[in-house]
Amino acid sequence: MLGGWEGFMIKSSVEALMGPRSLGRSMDPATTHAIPMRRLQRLKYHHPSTPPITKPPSRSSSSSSSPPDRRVVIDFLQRKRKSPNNEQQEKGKAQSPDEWNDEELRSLLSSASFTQTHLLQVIRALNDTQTALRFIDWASCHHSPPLHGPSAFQTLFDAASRRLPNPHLRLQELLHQSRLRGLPLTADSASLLIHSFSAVGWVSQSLQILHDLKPHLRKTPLYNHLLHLLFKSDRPSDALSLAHHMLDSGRRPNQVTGAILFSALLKRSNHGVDEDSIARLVLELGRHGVFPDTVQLTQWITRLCQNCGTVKAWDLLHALKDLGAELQVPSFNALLASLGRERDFHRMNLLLAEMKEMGVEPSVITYGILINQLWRQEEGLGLMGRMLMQYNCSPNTVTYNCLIDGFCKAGEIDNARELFDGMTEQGVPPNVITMNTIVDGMCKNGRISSALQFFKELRGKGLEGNAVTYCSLIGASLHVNNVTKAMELFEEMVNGGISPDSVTYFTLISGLSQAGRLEEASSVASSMEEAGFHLDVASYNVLISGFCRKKKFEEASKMLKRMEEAGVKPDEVTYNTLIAALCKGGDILTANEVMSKMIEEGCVPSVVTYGALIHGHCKVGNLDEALKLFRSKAASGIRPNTVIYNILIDYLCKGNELDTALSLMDEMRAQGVFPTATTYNSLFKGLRDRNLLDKAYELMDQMNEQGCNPDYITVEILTEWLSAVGETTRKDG
DNA sequence: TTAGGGTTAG
Repeated sequence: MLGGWEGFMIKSSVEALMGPRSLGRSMDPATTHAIPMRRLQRLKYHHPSTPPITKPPSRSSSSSSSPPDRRVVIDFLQRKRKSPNNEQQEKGKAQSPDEWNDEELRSLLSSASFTQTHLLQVIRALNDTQTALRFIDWASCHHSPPLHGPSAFQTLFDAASRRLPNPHLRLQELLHQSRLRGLPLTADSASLLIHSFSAVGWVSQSLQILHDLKPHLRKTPLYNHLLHLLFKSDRPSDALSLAHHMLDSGRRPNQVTGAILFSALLKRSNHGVDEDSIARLVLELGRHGVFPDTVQLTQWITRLCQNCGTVKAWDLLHALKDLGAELQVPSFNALLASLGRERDFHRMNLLLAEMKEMGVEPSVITYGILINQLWRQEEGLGLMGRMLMQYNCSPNTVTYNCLIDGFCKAGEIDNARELFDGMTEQGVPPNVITMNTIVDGMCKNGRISSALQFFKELRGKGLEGNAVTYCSLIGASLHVNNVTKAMELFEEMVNGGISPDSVTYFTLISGLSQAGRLEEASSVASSMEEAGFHLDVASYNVLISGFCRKKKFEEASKMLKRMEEAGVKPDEVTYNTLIAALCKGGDILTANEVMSKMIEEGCVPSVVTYGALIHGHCKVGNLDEALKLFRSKAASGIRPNTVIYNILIDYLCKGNELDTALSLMDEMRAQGVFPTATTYNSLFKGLRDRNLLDKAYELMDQMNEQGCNPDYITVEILTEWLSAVGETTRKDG
């Protein structure tokens, strides 16, 4: 059993002892000490294992149904209470129960018509706890058959629970009296006490009642009440332990148990409750035929997938299926979506087959998930066709959006556009997401004017753009350095009443910085702050890097200060940017100081940091130092990447160390790092300077074999060089 | 179940 009921109970009892201070105070000191312990032990209480002779009276039992004897006894006892003897007690002197050892009363009680029921009615009617307690003790000794103590106390508990204010304090005191007499609680008493204690938040005391109760009296509703209380008191782990204890001790859960556990466990994101324990509980409840409903199960599967991957969710769903739970499409959809995200097509197919076997019909959402996960769009189209034909299940806007997005991501803009026209023909209305998907697809494929045209077209048909639409268009314009267009779009957006969000701001700041338009970038940053957004570390980094590229180090440093003042801590990227800027200026000393600061601040220098430093050494002509750093970092396990190899190869070529450069390229390949056009360009330049044509041909072949495309620089170097030596074409083309 | 941005070294 997980969590440990024992430990839990020990903790609870400790809390009960240490609990609210008011507990320590007795309700009425005279009552508590009225009967010495020795006397209590002599009292002949009816043995609890025998069932009560009669059921305790309900509150509704009217006096008209009572025999006259009852009235006589009450009158007698009340008379006694007003007698001079009682005055002694009021002065603090304990009154002995023997004072009731009175012939008159004894004969009243031994009348044949005076039953246990009447005794309990008397207790209730006494309307004074102190007198009632003394009467109970007295009657337990003198009445025959003996008074059933637990029932008598139940009557007292019942009466006390109705007396305001603070019934819980009275009950606590009565419980103390009951415990002093060694009486076990009846199931009804326990229920009443738990309800009263839990109403005032006495969690441990409530749990203690359950603990004290004989196991066969710990009924499911009591557990349910306590489970609810524990969740309400933000103790989900204890609730889980209690639930496990309930099940381990053979108590059957009911639908209420399920409702409490399922909804509470789903509400909490994960407060110290581990998923395995919950999953075991869900299965255990399932064994008793208590299952979560479809909504709960679906939420639960989604959460399991997010937190633990699909395997546990898969197992849970199948275990519930084996237990006979009625599973519905949404639960399957949740699992299918996660399997799709993990690209586990095998299990997706298995699950679909199972759905078919179980007669669970796929929904539009199922198809949306399937289409969204398909790489090849023909399959998506085929599936959509089958949806229409086989299942009479029409694709909706989302289905089309997923397909259109697939075409766009595959660069098939024309197909995307065709599908868009197709959906309109089919009467499926495109929404703003459809529009944005196509607009962005066009932008990403370099077709900005088509995107603008398409946007205009749809606006004419009443489909309005939003921040996402403008963000795609602005980002694409900046990407091709069309700052004017980007700013124009931004203005149009704001004038059109569309508020830019943080993504739009970042796109602008980043694009403007990269375009070297730092003044505009800074002013957008200010607008962003005025609009109530905070610049994040990435925004500051692009600004700092922009200033550094422009060699505006003072501005960069001002931005760094602004960043720190805003409480945004420089990160690894910030430090790398600064180190690179210093290295570019040849100031390796300061660059190393910044790196020390970086380490002090808890950032770990990476391959990017060392790349910048290696570049710095090269820049100041210290190739040896550069190679030394390169070797030491490679030895310490930092894998050099393309950029680092390219820097070194470039400077080796420039420094007339062509052989070292060529062997470094071999090493690069051996390390599984592929040379790029930049690598080849450096080498071609080096070879050209020494007119090593054959080696150049060799490299051209390698480049070709490797599938590395020459860029415009490659073309420029080679055409100039080869035409100069009179060979513009090669024999094998 | 669907749409936009994530910075640093060549």
